[in-house]
Amino acid sequence: MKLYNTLTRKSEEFVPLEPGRVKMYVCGPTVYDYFHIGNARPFIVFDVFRRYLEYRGYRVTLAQNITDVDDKIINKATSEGIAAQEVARRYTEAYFEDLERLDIHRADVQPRATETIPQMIEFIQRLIDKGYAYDHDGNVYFRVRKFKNYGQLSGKSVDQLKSGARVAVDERKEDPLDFALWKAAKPGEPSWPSPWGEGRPGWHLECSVMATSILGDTLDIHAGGTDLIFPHHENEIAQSEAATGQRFVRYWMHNELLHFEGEKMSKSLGNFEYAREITERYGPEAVRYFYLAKHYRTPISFSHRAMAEARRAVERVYRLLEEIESQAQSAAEPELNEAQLSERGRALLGKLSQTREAFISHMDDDFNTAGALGQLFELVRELNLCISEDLQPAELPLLRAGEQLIRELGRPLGLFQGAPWQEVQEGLQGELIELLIEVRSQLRIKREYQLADEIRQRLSRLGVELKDQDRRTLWSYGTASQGSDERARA
RNA sequence: GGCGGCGUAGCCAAGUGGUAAGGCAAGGGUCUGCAAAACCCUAAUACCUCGGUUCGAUUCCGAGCGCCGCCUCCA
Repeated sequence: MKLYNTLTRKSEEFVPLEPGRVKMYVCGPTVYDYFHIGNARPFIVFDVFRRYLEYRGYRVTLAQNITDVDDKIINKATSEGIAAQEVARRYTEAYFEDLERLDIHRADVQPRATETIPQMIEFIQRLIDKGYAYDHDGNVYFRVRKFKNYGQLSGKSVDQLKSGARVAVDERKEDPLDFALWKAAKPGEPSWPSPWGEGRPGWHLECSVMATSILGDTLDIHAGGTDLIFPHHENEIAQSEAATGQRFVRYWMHNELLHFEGEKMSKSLGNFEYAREITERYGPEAVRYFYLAKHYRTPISFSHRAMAEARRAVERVYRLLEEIESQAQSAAEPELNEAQLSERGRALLGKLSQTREAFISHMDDDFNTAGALGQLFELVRELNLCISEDLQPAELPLLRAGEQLIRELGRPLGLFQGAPWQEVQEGLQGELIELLIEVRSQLRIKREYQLADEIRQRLSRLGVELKDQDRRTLWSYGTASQGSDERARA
């Protein structure tokens, strides 16, 4: 398996420190607002990477931070006139809700900054003891120039940075490049006691401490958006390696950003859409497909049109699954007998075994999800072809095998795991809809089409779409207009 | 200015030293009481420009143009 390593700017063979085990860290949210659809990208793609590693037999331990003390949280609290802790609590909860809606698996360990303060203080003390940090009036800074490899990840040199001169001059720092490990408390801010006085941790520090205290001094994979490379990840390397004397991360992975109207989507630019709203509108699988149909290291442009296209693409697969289950229901399933297969059947058999292989080889190549999805869709076309041309009973097991393969390969992607059609819904509303459908079916049998059509139209106006298939009628909530993607959500 | 990335058909997007997956859209057909949907087929003479290496480059090298990111909080 190959991974592109930001540190070396090359694709490298992936060899975890400990055979069969992967220690992985993905930068988590600062909980001051709902995350936007661009923020969702690393969460989704690295969720897929994690699942794929598991699919390939690795035991993965994933850690992710929750930054629940920070300037932005404090600002939000001030502007809303509530406690910073309340802001953090509210958006931490929202974060987990949004993950769940997007079907992103939770990390194995999810530390909060505020619960890791003692380890942070200990970490800072170690840096001071080693001469890598200094205290000035209750602020503790990291001595960037003392760390000789500074700039390795981002390809910058300290002299370059100095001449860039965009670093604010701060009299308390020995050098403008130094960054804060511990910030002295200002009145009214959340703070904790420390050897340097009341204060709170700096942002870069949190990740290092949480990562190393959970996963050990050396991580296999550390992931996040490209905009974190500098200074955040650069600083993490410096302080971690200075403190532990060990290599901090073996493989750095960075996703490119989401663009909107020609620029990166970002909170500060104000050109964003909340992930929860997009998920609600297009369905979680459309969002996943949207991201996975591109390589994670290229920028993507967001548009509602692209989201709608993604939803259609996902639906194409579900329609096939639906059709296969319907075929399988209607006939007893014979065992696979290769001798009885038509030419088409034999071709399909070959396609099945080839698809898994090609899928894996794409995914093994720096997680080429776009190529892998292409393979899946080729299989979809072959299966459709097989169904649309006179289906032979001997080929039914092949369709079943195709369905299973789509579900198997979809699993690491977090796609195509849902029920193919709307299950009988619990609750009065679902049952009433089922009842109307049943009445309408009776009418159709009696050829009372006028009334049957009336029911369909009236339901449509209420946001319930019906589709007549061979023997049954499928329904969903408003996929026709702009409603949610029921099938993808099932 | 420094560092990094990108430029493939109408749109989106893989990939390859020997004329190039897939998705969406479009056109044609099949199916259906009707609707909607679905399925199949189809092409388009798709690889930013200019040089170079090569028997041969979209794929390698160089230059240029354009777009984007980082250099400040940011996924």
